[in-house]
Amino acid sequence: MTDVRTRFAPSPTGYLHLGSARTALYNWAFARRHGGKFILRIEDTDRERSTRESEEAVLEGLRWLGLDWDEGPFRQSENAQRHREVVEQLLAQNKAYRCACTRESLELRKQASVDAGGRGVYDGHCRELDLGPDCGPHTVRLRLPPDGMLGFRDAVFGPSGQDASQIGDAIIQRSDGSPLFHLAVVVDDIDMGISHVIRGADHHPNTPFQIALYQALEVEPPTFAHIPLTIAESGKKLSKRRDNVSIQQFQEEGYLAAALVNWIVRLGWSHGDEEIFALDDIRRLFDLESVGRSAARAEIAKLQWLDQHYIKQLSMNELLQQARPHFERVAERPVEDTPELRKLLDLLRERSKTLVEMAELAHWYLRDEIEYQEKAVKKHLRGSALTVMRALLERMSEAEEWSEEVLEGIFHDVAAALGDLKMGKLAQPIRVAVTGGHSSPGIFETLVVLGEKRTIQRIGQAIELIERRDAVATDD
RNA sequence: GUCCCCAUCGUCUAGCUGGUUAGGACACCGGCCUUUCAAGCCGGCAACACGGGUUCGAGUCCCGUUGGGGAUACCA
Repeated sequence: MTDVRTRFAPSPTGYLHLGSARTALYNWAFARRHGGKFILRIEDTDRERSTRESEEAVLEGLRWLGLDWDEGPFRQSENAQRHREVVEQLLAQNKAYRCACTRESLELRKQASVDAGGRGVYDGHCRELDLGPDCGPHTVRLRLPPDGMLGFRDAVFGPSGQDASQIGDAIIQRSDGSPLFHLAVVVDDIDMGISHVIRGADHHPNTPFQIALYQALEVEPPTFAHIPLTIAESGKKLSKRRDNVSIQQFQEEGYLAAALVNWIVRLGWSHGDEEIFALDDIRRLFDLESVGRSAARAEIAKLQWLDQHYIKQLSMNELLQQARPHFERVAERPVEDTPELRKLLDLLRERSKTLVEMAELAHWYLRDEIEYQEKAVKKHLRGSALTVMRALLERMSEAEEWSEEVLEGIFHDVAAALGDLKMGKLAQPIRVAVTGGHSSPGIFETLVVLGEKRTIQRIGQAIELIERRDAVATDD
């Protein structure tokens, strides 16, 4: 395969869509795998939605995922002149013709055709009229070959195509002189020397018309590869209302780019039994042959598993850097890089599916005021725990060193002194006193991370809480 | 309506040219570990949509049915 050139052609919608991201990834991977070029082209012909900001958001999403491009970003709007020239050329060659049908008459005739059980394609009203440029408001239509298959071999779906009669002479230029999608795409792809068009399967049905355009322009079509659409976990079409479809939102929810990339690459592509694919693996292994043909559901559980996998793999410095913004959001203030924080990060990476979850699990470290969970308090901070808590507090206050070993010694001594108590009898009340909840990393590790001062203060506070509550209870 | 496409565990999938106890991963369930929650380890549940063919033999090939998706714009 010589001179592979792929492209990603998003319309700037203000965010990078999950499905688009996968298309971009496949294009990028294919180009990288074959030592080709990956080109970015913004399809901004819809001027309404196309702002600089929404364009930047799409680029930002690509950068975050780690998908670098070799050329561009180009903007389709920059090629307007060229598009017009091509239409003129087609007109001069009689491969296209002007159509003066009004929208109303078009709609009427289409409806009549459908009612009669037909396809509702353009009926060729102006096809042989040979209308000149002075025919009033008009569009330009491509003159399709009268019959014959507009076929192509799709790299994913295999032999594809439709008979020209099933398609009809579609419009390639609006009455205001602007080009339509099909024309713009084909011309731009030709000009950019695109060798492989890898795009969503929603384009599969309108590829035959584009084949006709390539034929009219006497250019060999590129290889097409239509990748099946991804659908929501519900089994329905991905909807921006119901589903999370924005890459940026996944980022905000605490997912790592590596996890997201791994997740989407496996949605419709596989490599034997392997599940873990970093960008480097993908650029080495990706192939069109192993892309499936059926739509894949995007199940979040798999993403979460992958995310935890990658969180566990991160180096401490990377983890710190990635987790920090989320930690600071919970802390509502800057979070200092300390040995305790690093230790906590290591403890929490085993228990977090996302960085957001990790930050939530760290709330007792990040905030001065802890939130007591009602159930946990009710179960563990009861009168019967007072003896244990007081004994532990006393011994902790005298501790000459604040380490896991020393704390473990204290706990064992107290357990033995109070009648060979089970460790749970001591650990759980302390855990609730110190974190507010009934789950956390190992109790000694938790206390070391929290520090002596805060530990003692919180246990004291919990003891007071129990005493005050029980006093009220006996008053009744 | 009309055209086109798709169809293996709940989910993502393996399954190369027909011969497998239909494999893996996630999820789920159980066990071990254990001061809690996780993680880890071990084990389990679970699929060829249905009906016809072709064949000695079909998840693999053909047809139909059903189900799902897409396309039918002077959107992209």
